[in-house]
Amino acid sequence: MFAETGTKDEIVDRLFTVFQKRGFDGASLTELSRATGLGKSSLYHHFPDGKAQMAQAVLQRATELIDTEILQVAQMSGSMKTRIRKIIAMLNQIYENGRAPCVLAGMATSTLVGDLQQGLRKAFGNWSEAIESLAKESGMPPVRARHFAEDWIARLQGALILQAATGDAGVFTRALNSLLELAKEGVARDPV
Amino acid sequence: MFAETGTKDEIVDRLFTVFQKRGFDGASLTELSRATGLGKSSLYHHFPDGKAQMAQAVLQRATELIDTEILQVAQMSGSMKTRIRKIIAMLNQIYENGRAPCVLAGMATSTLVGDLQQGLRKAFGNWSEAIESLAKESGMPPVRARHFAEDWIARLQGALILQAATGDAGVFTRALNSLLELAKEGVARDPV
DNA sequence: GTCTATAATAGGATAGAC
DNA sequence: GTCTATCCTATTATAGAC
Repeated sequence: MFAETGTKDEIVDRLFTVFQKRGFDGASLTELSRATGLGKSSLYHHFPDGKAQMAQAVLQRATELIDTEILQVAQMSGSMKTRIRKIIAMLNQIYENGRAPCVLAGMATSTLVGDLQQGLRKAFGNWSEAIESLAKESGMPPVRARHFAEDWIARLQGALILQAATGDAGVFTRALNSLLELAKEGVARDPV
Repeated sequence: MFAETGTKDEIVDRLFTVFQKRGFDGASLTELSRATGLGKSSLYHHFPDGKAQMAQAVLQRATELIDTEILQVAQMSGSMKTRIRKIIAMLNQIYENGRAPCVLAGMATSTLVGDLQQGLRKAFGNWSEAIESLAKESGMPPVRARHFAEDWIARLQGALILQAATGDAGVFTRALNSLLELAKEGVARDPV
């Protein structure tokens, strides 16, 4: 899941953690410099357009992660329940049981959204498609599956905010586990 | 809902809009100054502890709004459906159909959470209690009602993030309207 | 490709007059 | 209670040596 040491990928991974914890506005070059072990000038060598470009690289990395750890797992062989559990475990790890913010949310609420928006859209779009594919497999019709995916991601994102504000991990855990609803019989049935 | 012109309450209302749109880290004194029509020194006259104190005043205002526009409405006379519709309309207005971020979320993802955290906790706590009271009235047992409230608020918060990232208003609208589930018959029944 | 040094600016905050 | 002017620091970014 993580990159080799010394590579550019590793630099991006380190930037990732800073943007995740601080958000776009809160992340300073000083902290990005410390986290990577590179001087500011070296960072500008790799990312001539500065912080915005670093953030975009991080967004690409986030999209990669979504593709490999969620979409690909969703399309693996094995029972639906098993695959969903695997996705839940991965998200639980990435978000440190809800204690770590989402890097996407930290970018979405930034001042520079304009430049980053297409990266954000792709990240959330891929994520949504991954969950949507699971929902369809469970028998949901297309529109309902798409809504389910978006709604579930929203719930997860909001849970991270609530936990950041209140400290209570319950909301996040419930949100994560609610994905298992897809593995239940009859979930695709229309409401009575 | 809004304060008289020239009062301190109106200053806070104007600060509110800046923190809502920019978040804590993104809000600069320059912009807060412009929004209020006061010089920086005048702002410091009203808020000697600076930006953090301004943010705290805004959080108090947000809590007031939650109490008067959600909790009080929830406890009004009238049918459950009517009261819920009123709450939905108010939130739809505050969040400009999902196009405006939540000021609470913009504080939760900030660097100075330490000082503001108790204010945030209270705001979300009151909000949750308001929704919880509705859920209980609909027949849900206490724990389930609390979970319903937290989960619904999380979903709404996440929907705002998704809409900020993707531009799609559907998630937010669905999240808002899902509160109407409480007005349906049999919602308190245990799942089959 | 990384460093030291240095700009140039924006940010938060204060002094003191009115 | 508001203003102008100023301060100090952090921040983003660049120049140029190695």
